[in-house]
Amino acid sequence: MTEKPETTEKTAKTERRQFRAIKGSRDILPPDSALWNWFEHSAREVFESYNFREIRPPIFEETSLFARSIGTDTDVVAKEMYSFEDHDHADLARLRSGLLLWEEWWGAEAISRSLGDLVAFLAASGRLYESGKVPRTDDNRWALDRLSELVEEISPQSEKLVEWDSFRGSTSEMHAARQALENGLKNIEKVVSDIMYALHAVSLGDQVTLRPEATASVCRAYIEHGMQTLPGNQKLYYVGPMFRRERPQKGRYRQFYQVGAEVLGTSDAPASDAEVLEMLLTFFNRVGLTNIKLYLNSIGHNAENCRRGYVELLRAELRKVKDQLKEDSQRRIETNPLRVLDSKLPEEQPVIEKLPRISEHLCDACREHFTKLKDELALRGIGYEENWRLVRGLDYYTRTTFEVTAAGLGSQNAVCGGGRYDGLVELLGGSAGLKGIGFAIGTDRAILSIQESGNLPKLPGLAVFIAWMGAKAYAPAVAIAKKLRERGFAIELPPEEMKFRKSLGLADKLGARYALIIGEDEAASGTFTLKRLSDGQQDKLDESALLRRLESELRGQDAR
RNA sequence: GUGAGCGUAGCUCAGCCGGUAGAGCAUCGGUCUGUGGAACCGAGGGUCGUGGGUUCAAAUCCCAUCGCUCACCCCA
Repeated sequence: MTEKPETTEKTAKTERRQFRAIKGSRDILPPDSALWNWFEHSAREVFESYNFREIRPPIFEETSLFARSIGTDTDVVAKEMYSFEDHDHADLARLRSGLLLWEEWWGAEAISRSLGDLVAFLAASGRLYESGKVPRTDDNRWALDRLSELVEEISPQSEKLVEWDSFRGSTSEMHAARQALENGLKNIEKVVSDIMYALHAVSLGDQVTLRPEATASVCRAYIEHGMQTLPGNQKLYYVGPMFRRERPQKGRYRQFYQVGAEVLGTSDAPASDAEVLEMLLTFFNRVGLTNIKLYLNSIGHNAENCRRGYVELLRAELRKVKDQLKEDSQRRIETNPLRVLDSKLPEEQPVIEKLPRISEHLCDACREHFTKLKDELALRGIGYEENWRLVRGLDYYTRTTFEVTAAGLGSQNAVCGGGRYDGLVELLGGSAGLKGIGFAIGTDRAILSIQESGNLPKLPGLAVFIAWMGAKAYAPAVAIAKKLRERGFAIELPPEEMKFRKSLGLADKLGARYALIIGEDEAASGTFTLKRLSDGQQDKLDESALLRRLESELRGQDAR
């Protein structure tokens, strides 16, 4: 018996560690993945029937695109988005990370070593800045200049410190030196903290972000490719994952999926809004999303005679009833009064109900737009509930706002949000006068709701399991499998011979519709025995009869 | 960022007055070499989330930590 050295055991332990999906991300496994594909495929079909066409923007963009469209302070941007610096200066980045740990490596020797690193970092990044390989932004210019200043400042101090460190003198000399050191240290502490600040400000590459939503990307692409010169409004849809670094919850993930659509162009006809809503509800209906509710509102536009005036009025009214509100709402009176209307707290409801409503403060044009939209919805037989408390926080949102909620979702029960954003394209650098409306459906939540309701589609699974036995049956089995697959049937062909009983058992467990039996008999006569697994009915068929039978029984069985 | 609940086999869970880790389902094999879903028999699968403490002895008691879930915050 030999004893394993401890290090080996440790290594083995680390290597055996379980990897798991990152918090807030998950695997969509079969059979659920089929449901997802069906859901997204249905969206494509419905949207394309309204002449929407797919756009596939990249999954990451310049951080500032989102920062601008989301409009929140940079702190929230940094906390809730997945951002990183995109560069190929790994060596410099390592140097910088080391330097940012500086404070923990306090001491004369450490300072002098770090100073060496800092000088090296400064020289290298300065060169890259000059050649443009590090972004030539004002921020970078400032940070690099500041760093050189600080190096100038700290160098002599550092030399003194190192001298003192190796000093071997008398006690009185020692005392004086220590005094000098302490004075020097105070100064150095400040300089080091300034260095940290400047180091943080250096960006070695572009800041990029995993998209938290797709509307900004769609608008960016629209502008970048001059799509306003294409005939008519552009009607675009997208399907794919989004990323937000939030605390996971029921129906809320860090990597989540959306299906969305946008209409961009010069026209803001109410009929466009109505068409978008009709399309959305048609889709929900198609996928069997029951118990849904469409909430509708108009938030006017950002002008003194419209929303801005209303917000001021609302704030004034809220201040009057401030003491009847809880802390969160009190804070929002100043930061974002419209958000107070969102409050779910039961004790605040009576107060909120008495607040002025935006519908009474819309300008004439916005009021008319909303009226016409409601006429259009009536024309299309679309039911909705007007909800004056449904709002959006950002300036570029205009007029139509809507949300769809579904059953079975817990506190995050919105499956779709959308509305008009006539100010966004211009905000992102496009020409003025370009309007937009769109929505985004939360796929995770929509599917969760469908699953909870039990209203699941019958999706085609395995069509035929080929139960072959005996060496002579193998060749015909391979051949017929290929033919059936070419015709689009899902076929399972066991790679090894199985006992016949097992074979049928496996066919059953795999959920096959049919077992195709090929044994010595069939191989000899060139026939196949097709057994329907639901009732055990079976027939001996030749190839063409087999194909005909499967075509007629399995074809055209749509999900819903 | 805040709060609560929960971590034992692939899944659902039992065991928790400390004393050799269990069941059902699932998987694999057998009964059963041309007819599936059943039954019976058997097998594999766990450092009881992780680390530390108390103890002769810890899945069980104590502490810490990590993870999951839900809600708050936020919601583009």
